[in-house]
Amino acid sequence: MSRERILAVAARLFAAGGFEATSMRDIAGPSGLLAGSIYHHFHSKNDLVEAVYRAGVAEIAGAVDRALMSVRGPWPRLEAASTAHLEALLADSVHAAVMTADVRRLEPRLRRKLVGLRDGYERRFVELVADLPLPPGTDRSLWRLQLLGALNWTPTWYRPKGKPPAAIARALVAALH
Amino acid sequence: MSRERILAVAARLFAAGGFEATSMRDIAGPSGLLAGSIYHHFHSKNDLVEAVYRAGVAEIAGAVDRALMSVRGPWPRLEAASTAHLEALLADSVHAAVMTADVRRLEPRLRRKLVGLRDGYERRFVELVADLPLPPGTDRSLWRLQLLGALNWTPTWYRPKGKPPAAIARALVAALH
DNA sequence: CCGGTGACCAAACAAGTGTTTGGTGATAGG
DNA sequence: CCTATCACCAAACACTTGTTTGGTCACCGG
Repeated sequence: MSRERILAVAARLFAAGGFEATSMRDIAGPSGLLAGSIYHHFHSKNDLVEAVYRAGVAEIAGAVDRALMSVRGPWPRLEAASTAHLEALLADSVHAAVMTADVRRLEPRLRRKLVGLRDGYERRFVELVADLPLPPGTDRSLWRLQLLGALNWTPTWYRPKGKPPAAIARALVAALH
Repeated sequence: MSRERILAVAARLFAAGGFEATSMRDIAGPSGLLAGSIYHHFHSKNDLVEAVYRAGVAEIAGAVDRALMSVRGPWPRLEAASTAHLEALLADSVHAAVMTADVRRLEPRLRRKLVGLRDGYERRFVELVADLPLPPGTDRSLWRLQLLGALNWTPTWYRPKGKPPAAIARALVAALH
């Protein structure tokens, strides 16, 4: 199915260059089609953006949930989730990387929808952080944003020749421990 | 001077929407000119991008250096620098916010120049982290990227009604202490 | 008053944008 | 065999992009 090809290509390009800077022709070429043909699968660019983002969230959420299934204990669970999260973000040829694209310039209705999807996913981390034995008085919301910020920023400096994603994720969690 | 106005407007728009998504006409309007008139001050859009970025780096570097002048002790110094860094990023009507814009899609020569400017600025943090008494075996490079990642990610979730920037920066450093 | 310089406008340029339209060929069901 | 449906192409649409060109106005030194 070429719908899947379009989604995969769009995810990679959106993640690398942002939504506005990626044209329908940029997506169509590597998908083996012309720009107009995309409209047989998605009825606007906004529609495509939403579909890609939805696929990305589903993918990363699935990876995290799978990683959490067999792990017990608050710190190991957070570490497992962070590892799955970062591995999904740094794997190309996958949809999840699109979650690092900037959402601010999109039309408000679409932006709100994407932010809602992302927040739904991140609720997993709210619960993981809630289970942590942190010093009393810790702002757990800020603590979670700090961890997710550090994780989500890695694609800007990550180089495949360095530490593997799992080691990075473990170190980031450990530094906050 | 309207060159300054152009720089200020461009910094704000670049920070909010990225380089590619911001057009010369978007910048010219609020600056009180037409698009073509910008070319009397900068001889291409890439040139303008570089000038804005350079102003942003100079500004945030100045703020950090000023904040460091009177502070002694490795942890207080890191906290002071982080606070100045974050306050510069979150203040609008200033140039520094442009440093959060995504640089990946720019032409390679320009991108390398901007990355070089940013790295020059971040050398301050390399030294600050080198002075810290961290547990032996800590990857100080990753530790610094973790802090800067958490700081640089805040513009994506910051809301003026919440904690002020200085309190956020202090909490982020404290959680790593 | 003259000439020149700097800042800007008005208009156009080719190229690229998202999207629409009408048509083409293959494939499958009755 | 006929018809319908699907996936797609080719071409155009109105508009926006960065940039260039030629001209206009204000100001300033001599």
